[in-house]
Amino acid sequence: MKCKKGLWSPNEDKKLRDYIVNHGLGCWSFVPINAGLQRNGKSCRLRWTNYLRPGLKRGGFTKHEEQIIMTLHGMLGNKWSQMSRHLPGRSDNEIKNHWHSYLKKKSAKQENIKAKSMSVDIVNEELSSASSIKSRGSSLEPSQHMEELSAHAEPSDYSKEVHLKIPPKILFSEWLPLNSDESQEATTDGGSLSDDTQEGISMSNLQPSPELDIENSIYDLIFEDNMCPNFNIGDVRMYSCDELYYYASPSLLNSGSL
DNA sequence: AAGGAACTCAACCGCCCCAGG
DNA sequence: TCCTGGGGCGGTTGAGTTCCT
Repeated sequence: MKCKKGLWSPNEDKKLRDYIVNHGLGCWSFVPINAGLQRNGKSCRLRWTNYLRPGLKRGGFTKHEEQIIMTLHGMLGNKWSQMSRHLPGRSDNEIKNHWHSYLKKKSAKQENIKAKSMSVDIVNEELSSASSIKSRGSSLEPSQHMEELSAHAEPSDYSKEVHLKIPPKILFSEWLPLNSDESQEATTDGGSLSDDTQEGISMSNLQPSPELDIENSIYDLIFEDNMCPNFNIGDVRMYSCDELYYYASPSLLNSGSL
C-alpha cells in the first residue's frame, strides 16, 4: 500500500480518532489498515500523541511551564519525553519545538549574562586588589559595573512580552463532541464517542489527571462536562469573567460551576 | 507595499531498545 | 544467540506565517 506523507487532513484525523476511540490503543502497524488510512503506523502514532490525544493543552507556554522546562533541561538535557511527563497536556514534540525556537536562546542569553557578571566580578576583584597597592582604584565601582551590564541585558522575563503580544491559547481537543447531537452523529458513523459502556477504550480513561492550578481546573471542568467547543478558547488567565462567560457554553454556565 | 529574514510547528527520518520467535 | 518487528525518542526538515526593513 502506498503510504501518504505530509499534513493530515481533517478526514484522516476523524478516521484515526474514531478508530482509537472505538478500539483503543494497540498495535500501531494495524491501525492504518483497520482505520482505512494510507499512512504508516508510526505516522498514526505521532499524529495521535502530538495532536489528537485528549488532554493536550495547545497554545503558548506559560511562564511557569517555561520555568519547569528550563529547570528540567538543566537536569535532564534533551530528554523531551521525560520533560513532557512533568508537564501535563504538553507533548515532547511541543516542548522540543518551544525549546529550539525560543527557550534555547533565552537560556543562552541568561548564561551569557551570568558569564559576563562573573567576568566583571573577576575584573573588580583584580582592580580592588590593585587599588590596595595604588592609591587610585577603579574608575567604576562594582555596583556601577553591574548597572552598566544590566543596561545591556535583556529583561529577565521578556517572555512576558511575547505572551502579551500573542495571547496563549488552550485548544480543547477540537474533535470532541460539542453536544449530544454530534455524539449521535458519531454513533451512526460506527460508534459513539462518549459511550462509556461501549467495548474498547472509554473517554474517561483518556482524560488527563486533574491539576490544582486554575488553568487545568477550568480545563478539566469543561473537558469532563464533555462540552469541548470547536474553537480556540483564549487562555482564561488573560480574560475577565465576563469575557470567559462569552466563550463558555450555556450549559456550563447554568451548571453554576464557574 | 514588497521582499527577505526569522520564527513556528507539524511531520518525517533514523537510530536505539526491547520483546518474542 | 541471533533475527525481526514494534515502539519510543531525539534530531532535522520544510511549509506556512509573522516580522522587519
